[in-house]
Amino acid sequence: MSDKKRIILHVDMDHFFTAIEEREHPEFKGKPVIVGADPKEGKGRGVVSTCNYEARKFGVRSGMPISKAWKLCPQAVYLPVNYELYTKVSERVMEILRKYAVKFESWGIDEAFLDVTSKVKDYTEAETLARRIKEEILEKEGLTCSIGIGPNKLAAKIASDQQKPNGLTVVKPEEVEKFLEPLPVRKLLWVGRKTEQKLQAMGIKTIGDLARYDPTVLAETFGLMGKQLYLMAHGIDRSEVEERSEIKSISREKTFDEDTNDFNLVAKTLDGLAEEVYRDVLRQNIYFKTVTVKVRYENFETHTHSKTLSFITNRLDDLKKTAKELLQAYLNPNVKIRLIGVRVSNFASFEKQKTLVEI
DNA sequence: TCTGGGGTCCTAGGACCC
DNA sequence: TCTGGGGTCCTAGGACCC
Repeated sequence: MSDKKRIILHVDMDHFFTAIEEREHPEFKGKPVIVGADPKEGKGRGVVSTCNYEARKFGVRSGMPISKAWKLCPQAVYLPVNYELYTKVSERVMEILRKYAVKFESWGIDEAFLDVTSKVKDYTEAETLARRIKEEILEKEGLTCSIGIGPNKLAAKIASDQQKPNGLTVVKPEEVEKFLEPLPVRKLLWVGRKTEQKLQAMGIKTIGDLARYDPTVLAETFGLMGKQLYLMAHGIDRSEVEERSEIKSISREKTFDEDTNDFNLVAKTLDGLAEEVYRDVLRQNIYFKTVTVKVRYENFETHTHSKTLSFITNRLDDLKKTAKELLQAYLNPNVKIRLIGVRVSNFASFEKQKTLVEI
């Protein structure tokens, strides 16, 4: 389907975690609220997951070390991440959104893309639809969101970020290039810190700079990604709105309160994480072949070590034994460990499992 | 700035097979 | 002793997303 014909919405819930906490605790209204790691009087490890707009006035941002947030705003209400609650609210919000879309794609816990092409006849109607969506979410869940409307996912996503919170931004097909031109490249999907730095070194700061750059050089420098960058800079994105298929991996990891070379503690923690992964494996009726152990040392150097079994399994014993085996390679009495993690992947569907058993 | 936790996708080299 | 081409799987690392 060509870009001209589609109408895509991107819905982004406003400071989702803290908005839910404020809803559950009216006494927080008007106060800075920060959801994330335990600040421990400024000594805590970990980061800010979400903060409300009152906290942002103090310079607090999501992803920031919690110790820094504490320095900027010690008087804030600090809360742990209550995933169970947020997931429940998310499911209800997604259910509301899904009704409005012909094609639907959730994007993390608090965002979604909706293809509404055959539900509306033009952008005016799309805007009306977006307002209805905002009303329904506010009425049913007491939460606000920001919506972007555009001819593709890229334009819609960037548009939803333009006016926050509680915003609505429409970018029509003929306006896309002009809309993107002055924005920093970092706004593009898949342009993170590293790519931004590389582009900066090439003299590319804005999406407009990128659009004017030689596509051949971009392809040489960034491979497949380079071609994608050039197209995105021109507002072209043909990717479909589609529901994510099955899950590809399940993992758990834990950063220790203090870096440690107590190998008993490390092994015990790994066992605990394996048990949590195992619970998920059972719940989802999954068979895995590959086990990966992740270690982060005190200097933040991070390694993964994996093993693919010659058989597929869903047994805790296989998981624990393989993980323990993989861990051995990392135990060095001279270097403390900051984080330990375990992951299973390379899943076989139940059908595949049956076939193999029959053979 | 002293950097969580749960994911996805890409790349590149090497093993192995036909 | 030298040696093609294609395909798939495995492993490790890295960038990115929320």
